[in-house]
Amino acid sequence: MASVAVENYLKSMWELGPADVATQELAQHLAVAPASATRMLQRLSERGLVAHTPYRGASLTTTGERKALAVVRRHRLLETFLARTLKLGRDQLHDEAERLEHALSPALEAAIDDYLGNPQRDPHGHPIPGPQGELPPEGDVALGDWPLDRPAKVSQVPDRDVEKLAWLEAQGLVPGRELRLVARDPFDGGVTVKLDGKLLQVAASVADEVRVSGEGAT
Amino acid sequence: MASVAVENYLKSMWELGPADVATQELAQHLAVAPASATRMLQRLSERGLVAHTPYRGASLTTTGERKALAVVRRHRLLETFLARTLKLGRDQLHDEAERLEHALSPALEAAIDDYLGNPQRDPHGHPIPGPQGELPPEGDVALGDWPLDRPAKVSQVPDRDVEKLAWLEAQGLVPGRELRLVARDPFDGGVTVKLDGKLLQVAASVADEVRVSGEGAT
DNA sequence: TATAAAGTTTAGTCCCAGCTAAAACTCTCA
DNA sequence: TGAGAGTTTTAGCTGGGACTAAACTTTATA
Repeated sequence: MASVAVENYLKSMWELGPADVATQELAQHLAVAPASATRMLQRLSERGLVAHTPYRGASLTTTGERKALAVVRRHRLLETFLARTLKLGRDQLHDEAERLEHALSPALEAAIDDYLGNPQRDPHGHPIPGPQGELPPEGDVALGDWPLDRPAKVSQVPDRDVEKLAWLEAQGLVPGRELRLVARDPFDGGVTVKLDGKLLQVAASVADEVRVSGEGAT
Repeated sequence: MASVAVENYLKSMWELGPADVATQELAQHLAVAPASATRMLQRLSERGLVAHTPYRGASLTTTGERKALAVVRRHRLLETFLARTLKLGRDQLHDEAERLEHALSPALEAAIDDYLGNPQRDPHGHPIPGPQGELPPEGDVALGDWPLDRPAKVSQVPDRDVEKLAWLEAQGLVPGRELRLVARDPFDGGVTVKLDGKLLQVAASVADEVRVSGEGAT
């Protein structure tokens, strides 16, 4: 089994990918020193999990991506499981799943998947990779990029940023919620949306992390 | 937070205690070399978690025991939670909980305890320490030591030994089951019990690990 | 009670994964 | 185009936790 550290590096690589990831970016994401990231990239490279070009960045190999997706799958299954059973709030899920994802055996993973009825999305709306890492094509788009006046449904909200998440939750902006975009600020990228007849200002930084899709899709 | 290794050493010490534990015994229990156990005992001793007398063995300090019980609590809550939600068999619980117990945050522990309604026993009948490590006094006794002909109720079965557990389960010897001891082999310590009118031979090695109590108790 | 056997600790290594400081590389822009 | 800024890598250390081999205690036995 891969160590916790290795799993975290692979997961970060996947989250920052698929383009080449800079050492510094990776290091920041993991809160380690750049030199530590370099060293680990060299190890992962030896093990065939990443392709690392010195001074140029690194990306996951197919094998590496498969392993990364296995971690993501466990993470998202756990979030869904904890939400379903314990009714944890969306803002608590991420950190808990982050800890547990490295300790989930294949048998338990399967049992949870089964219990949940093979869910396709976690409570943040993120797609759950299949047992072999299959991911459905994403049919959604950032809230800020949605055309004006066309009905949309929230498909994904961020999972890491507890601040934004709490705000979104308070406004009822959760996956499944229907809305309409009524205005876009051309300068800062913020948007105004209409929810149940009420208007709501959404800052650009938040709008960037909320994804929406048309009625039919997702 | 104590590392996984430290938590495992403390838990083993607790399981093997409360008398002084020999280095070799501890090492075997954890599947490490005796020298490794010595080194760790020295560390734990420095940190005030065990009292180690060179060449004589070691035992938990009060602080060490508190930490050990916290791990045991997480373990048993997890077993109960997994059994309740996922309907895992008694024989799968131990290994899964063993992995997860080190990754359970205080918040999640509390949420699980709450969800389960503050259970007092895990699915093997083992008592679950309270949040501060409180353990109820045990009113039970090994099956082999129960007097003949007096009605008894199974209170605890082993959790580690999958073989024995599977056998016990197959015979219906699970916590809560009522039985009567009808004979005891004076030589090997095996016993014969009566379950629902049927007679059943129980080998000494198994009888040693099953605990029973009178009707009222437990 | 001496000595052998059994158990324990010390000494010396190894690997992992982090760190800082210094060196090497790349890129930009004057 | 070449100098400095920024990024990345190398070098060298640290600590955790494992291992083996050798030295040392304790216990058991003759």
